[in-house]
Amino acid sequence: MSGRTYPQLALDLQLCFPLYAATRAVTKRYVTLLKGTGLTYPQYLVMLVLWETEEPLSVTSLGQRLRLDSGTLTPLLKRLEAAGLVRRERDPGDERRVLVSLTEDGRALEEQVAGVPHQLGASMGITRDEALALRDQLTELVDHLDTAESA
Amino acid sequence: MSGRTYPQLALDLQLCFPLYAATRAVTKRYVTLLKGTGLTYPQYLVMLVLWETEEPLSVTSLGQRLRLDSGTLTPLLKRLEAAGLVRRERDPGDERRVLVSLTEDGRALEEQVAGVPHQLGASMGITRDEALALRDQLTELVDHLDTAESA
DNA sequence: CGCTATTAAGTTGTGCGCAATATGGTTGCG
DNA sequence: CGCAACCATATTGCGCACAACTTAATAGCG
Repeated sequence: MSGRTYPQLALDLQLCFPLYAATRAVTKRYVTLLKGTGLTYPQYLVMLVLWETEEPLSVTSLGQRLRLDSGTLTPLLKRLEAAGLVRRERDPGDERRVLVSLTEDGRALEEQVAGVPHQLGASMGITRDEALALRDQLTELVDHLDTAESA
Repeated sequence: MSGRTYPQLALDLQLCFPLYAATRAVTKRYVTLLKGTGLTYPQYLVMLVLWETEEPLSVTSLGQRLRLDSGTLTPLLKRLEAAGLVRRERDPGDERRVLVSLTEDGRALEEQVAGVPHQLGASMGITRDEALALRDQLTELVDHLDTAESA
């Protein structure tokens, strides 16, 4: 334990591992909270965006909002379509684009998950203000990592 | 935008999405930083644990440390074995257990990644103290979520 | 108008994560 | 000892993530 050659490699000293573990713990919690909707966590995120805009969105717009590419979104959207929650239609004005829109079932699902954010908040054991502060820190982190990555 | 039915579902208000995005941004950064070692980020975490203990570890111990199960670890460890970084041997004293130990190449790799934590820290644009505070907050978050999940 | 560059989505392949299950080894109880 | 719980690991199946590539459509320039 003492005198290791590279102390900076200690798992417990690093930020990356708790971050990774926290994401997985949150995802696991969502499995429980979303049980009954049939949604996975990434599918829930897509639905959040669609509920928010109430407009048909292209795959690319969805991807920009969620930082996901077509390799992830295409099969995910096909599953949402198979579940009857969204429609996927080529944009008549630009046949390259696929517009994703909510079905009636998809729209109706919003009510069923309205309590999820509160339930998750309660599971995290932090106040709303702490959550918002943490959110801001993580958002900044992402911005910095993006910059570093593109440099 | 204004007057939506369930404002608590707004993506930008939620903690979960930046958390999810931050983990993916960190993982992406690791791809760059670990290029040349042939390691993925989860494989790097396994190596961190092995470098730390310097003792053969069972799959279960590794899993407890990293919160991963055999379904994830078994194939990952086989890839590390194929890369010549670890050995996998049945425990002679208990043939149910598989002991994972470092090869010489595996041990030698530690030096090559010694600079990675510092490089990642620089990419995140936060001070060491901020990183440690964030680490503690996330660790607490995980503890709470575990409690909620098992309740 | 015709051709090239660009863009959008889809496809393929690899590696997680994890639930559910299978397989084989060990323990402990009668 | 025999056998029924229990335990450790492995396997299977599904759904992400994402890089690299393909296909099809559009834009823009000469």
